Amino acid sequence: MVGNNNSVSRGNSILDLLPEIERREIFSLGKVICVAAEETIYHFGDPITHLYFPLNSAFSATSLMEDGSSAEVSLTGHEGVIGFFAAFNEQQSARYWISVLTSGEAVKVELANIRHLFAESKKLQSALLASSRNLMCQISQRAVCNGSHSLAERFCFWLLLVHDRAKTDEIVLTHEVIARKLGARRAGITNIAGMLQIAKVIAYNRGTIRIINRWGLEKESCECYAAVQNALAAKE
Amino acid sequence: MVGNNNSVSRGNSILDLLPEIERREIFSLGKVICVAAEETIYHFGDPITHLYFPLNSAFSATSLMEDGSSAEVSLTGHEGVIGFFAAFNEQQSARYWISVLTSGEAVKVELANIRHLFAESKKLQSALLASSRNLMCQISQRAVCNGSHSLAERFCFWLLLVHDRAKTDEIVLTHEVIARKLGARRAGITNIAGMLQIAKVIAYNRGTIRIINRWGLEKESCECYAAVQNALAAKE
DNA sequence: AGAAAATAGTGCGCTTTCGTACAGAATCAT
DNA sequence: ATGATTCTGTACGAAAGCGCACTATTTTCT
Repeated sequence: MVGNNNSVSRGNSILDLLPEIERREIFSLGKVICVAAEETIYHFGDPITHLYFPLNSAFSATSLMEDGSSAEVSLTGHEGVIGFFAAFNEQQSARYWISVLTSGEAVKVELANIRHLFAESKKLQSALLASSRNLMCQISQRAVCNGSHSLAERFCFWLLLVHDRAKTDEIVLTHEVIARKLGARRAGITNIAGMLQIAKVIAYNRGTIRIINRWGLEKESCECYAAVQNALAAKE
Repeated sequence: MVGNNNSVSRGNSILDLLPEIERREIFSLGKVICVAAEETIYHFGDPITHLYFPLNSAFSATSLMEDGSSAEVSLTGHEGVIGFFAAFNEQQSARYWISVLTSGEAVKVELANIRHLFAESKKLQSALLASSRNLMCQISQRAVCNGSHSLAERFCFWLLLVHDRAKTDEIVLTHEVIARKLGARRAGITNIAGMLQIAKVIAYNRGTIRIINRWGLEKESCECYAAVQNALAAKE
């Protein structure tokens, strides 16, 4: 493999689509950081100053509602980037609360430093566009899912999304956190997780979920996961 | 007003942001058509060959599910365009069923004819980008809404979206159609519509809804409508 | 004019999910 | 160690919304 040293090509799909020289430039202008679960990246309304290209971390965009409830809008991992719209448009602000769902690494780059690249690089533009199309597809499907499918199906759909992005079978997540992302009760999640554990699809223990039977999870999920995957595949 | 003849500037926000000359070019390359309610623009998977810039019509992107149920993903009117992603990327296909929700006029342009404009015109690019950001915001909020809010709130939110795009107080819509868009039962819609009619917020009669008290509708809606409106306003 | 279709009103039992609450177990802090 | 906190299990009544079915109008078709 060419140029596969450990400062490049660690797994973000957008960066991986770039020519070696551009990818190197982004890595040198930014830096690889570790992000910790629950860490806030942007509060609602914050100006977007940095982009984050997740490697094995997953970022959550969550709506915090007036009554204190919350619901996740989207999940971004190695297939996407945080801050897409700000890349092309000055002075964008965050529309939702952006936080880290599962810890890991990401490439953090100050927008001002790489804005010239967005204007110049066709490859980067089209990679960003593809990823935003993809994100829109995820959000669309979640809109459908939230409106039409059972909590158990939604749970499985969501867990599959997380699993893909965390790149590990051991995912650090409490029922409480999951509930807040799915806009459901903690007790409701406990019930469903319990059933899935009995079915030997997952196992969990005080804040850690282990995916035992990925195929089973896909079977218990609604068609939404497949729809999102199809869109991802079609993109390439 | 300059150039305000009746072949241009009839109300699509994207077109209206363009320099006169470019807007004229789009109008001359395409044509203003009338679209009728229920008309299919694209089936799932169809290649996107034309763009539609709605004027006073509204287009619906709807997910048709395996079990025969359906749910609307997004609503596009004068503030947006149908076919955004295909503008920048060859050979895109429709991810959802695109149909006309409320009849009216739209500017229809063959993609191949105007692709050069997308590459050249910075104004057009940024207008399209802004509208896609806006659309993503609508879809995001609908994801939240579908997951967290009551059918009555969702109904009001949705009707406000339709009202803005149809640009008239008399909207041709049966309970059945609304139910399919909201992913609910027809009878459920009848109940809610009945209550809103008693409250003199709307009136309806065999397939036509009249908005009587717009303010009342906003009050009965959840915070989702305001969130979408804020995003629209922030865009400018 | 008469039949057929479309639209809306209503009722009932059922399922899912919620809100809330309490308790046991594991982990953490000091 | 031990007290506090976090995480999970469980229960129960209430509410929203569903599936289904039947009816009454109004409109359309022939």
